[in-house]
Amino acid sequence: MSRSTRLLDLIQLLRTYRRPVSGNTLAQRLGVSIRTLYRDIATLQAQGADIQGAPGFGYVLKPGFLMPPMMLSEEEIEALVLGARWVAARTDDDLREAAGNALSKIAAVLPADLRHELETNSLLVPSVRRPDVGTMDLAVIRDAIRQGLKLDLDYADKDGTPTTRRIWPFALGYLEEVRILIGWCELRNDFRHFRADRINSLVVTDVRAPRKRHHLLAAWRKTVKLPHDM
Amino acid sequence: MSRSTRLLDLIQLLRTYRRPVSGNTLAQRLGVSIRTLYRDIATLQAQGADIQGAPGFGYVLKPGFLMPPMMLSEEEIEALVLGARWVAARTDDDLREAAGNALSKIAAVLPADLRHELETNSLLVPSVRRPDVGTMDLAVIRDAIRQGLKLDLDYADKDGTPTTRRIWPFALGYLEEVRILIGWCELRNDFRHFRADRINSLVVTDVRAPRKRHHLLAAWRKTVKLPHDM
DNA sequence: GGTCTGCTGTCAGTTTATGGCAGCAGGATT
DNA sequence: AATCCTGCTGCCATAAACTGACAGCAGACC
Repeated sequence: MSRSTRLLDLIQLLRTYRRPVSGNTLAQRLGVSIRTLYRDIATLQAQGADIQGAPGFGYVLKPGFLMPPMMLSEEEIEALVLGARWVAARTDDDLREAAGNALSKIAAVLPADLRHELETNSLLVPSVRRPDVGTMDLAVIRDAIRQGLKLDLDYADKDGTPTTRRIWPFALGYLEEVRILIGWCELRNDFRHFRADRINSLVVTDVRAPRKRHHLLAAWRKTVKLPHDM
Repeated sequence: MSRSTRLLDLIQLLRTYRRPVSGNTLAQRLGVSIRTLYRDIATLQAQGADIQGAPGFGYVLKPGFLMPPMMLSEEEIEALVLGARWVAARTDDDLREAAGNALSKIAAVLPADLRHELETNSLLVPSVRRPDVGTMDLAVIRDAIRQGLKLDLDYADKDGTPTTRRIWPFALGYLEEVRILIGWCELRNDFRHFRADRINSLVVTDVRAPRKRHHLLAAWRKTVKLPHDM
């Protein structure tokens, strides 16, 4: 048996146990040495499996590694597909791919008739390539936001004057014509938003923002009065 | 990347395609030679994946492969949430509610950390109420499309001239300013599209369209050259 | 016939997997 | 305290596999 099939078998094996299992038991049932089993466990953990092991206990697989079957209504499927299509048509390559992957994963856990509904859905969003939204790699920014890391920004304001500042990013706004990075600006000591197409360059620091992003988001929502509430 | 993770990636990649994909494309996307890809396909087939390949065609993964997909990634969740927010901001009340319900159902099957990711996601879409998209209840149209029922349309063309016609609706296009109903018009005996805000009134008949909507959609895609391909 | 595609064989170089051994650490039991 | 069970890591030599390149065959389509 190849290693890749054994890893799948190991997942299935772990799912059948509710109580902790010793590594020795698992190794025997897979026909492999205890040393190899430890390596397999490490591999699965590296791939996202939430396997908890404790000395004296054994291993338990927390649910959530694999997608469980799901039920959605036809209209909910339509809403998801339409939204995913908008993302695919109007954002960037990374998000487009992520949207496609998400839909296919959801499709895989849907019953057959609903999967067909998802695949033949006929709500369309025209795809327009906009050359003017800038080449800034938003995936980097999204990642910094998720991790709560500060950014060093080289930015040009609306007059073209360049400034350098450190900000705590916490949100991205997808408007029709532009993308806006919203953050706490250490230069101005206030909330500021930055058009992505005016960011000249950007460095992700390894400094963690002291506050969580959703706290900053909540505070920002209160202070800012936009014509479009986001 | 190790082979076992690549095999999982390959399955996910195949899931995202509905049409046949060439082995060359898959090999490139996995960053591996074509020879290795053939071996990977063979390995997956040996493990039970129903991958069909035909000379001159490419590969298709038939649904129902025993292995459920892995959990959604953070970026996939972001894509879904962003899409749902666009739907909530830019469509109608029914779809908005459906999008919210879909997200909460997805949240219910996510492990705690990913659920938190979904709930505190900070990709925003501004909500603008547009008064000019018409008051037509698109939920009725979507339902007719799903069920494959014909519509009797009281429509005003761009000169304002009213016409009455029976159409087979099969798609809805969500453009930025307008929504477009796409159907086969029995009056003109051809594909036609109708701006939702110019539909004066509409009656859902109990006449079933003889062809499936995705067949009509596919035929329409071939014949129509739009500035925005949908 | 030409082209695109799937598919197989072979082979050498490289990488990875494997098991055994030793050792450390944490909790439970005695 | 002592002991046992367990998780976990480092090291190493051997064995297994993976990989890319090349060559070639076959089916479908134009």
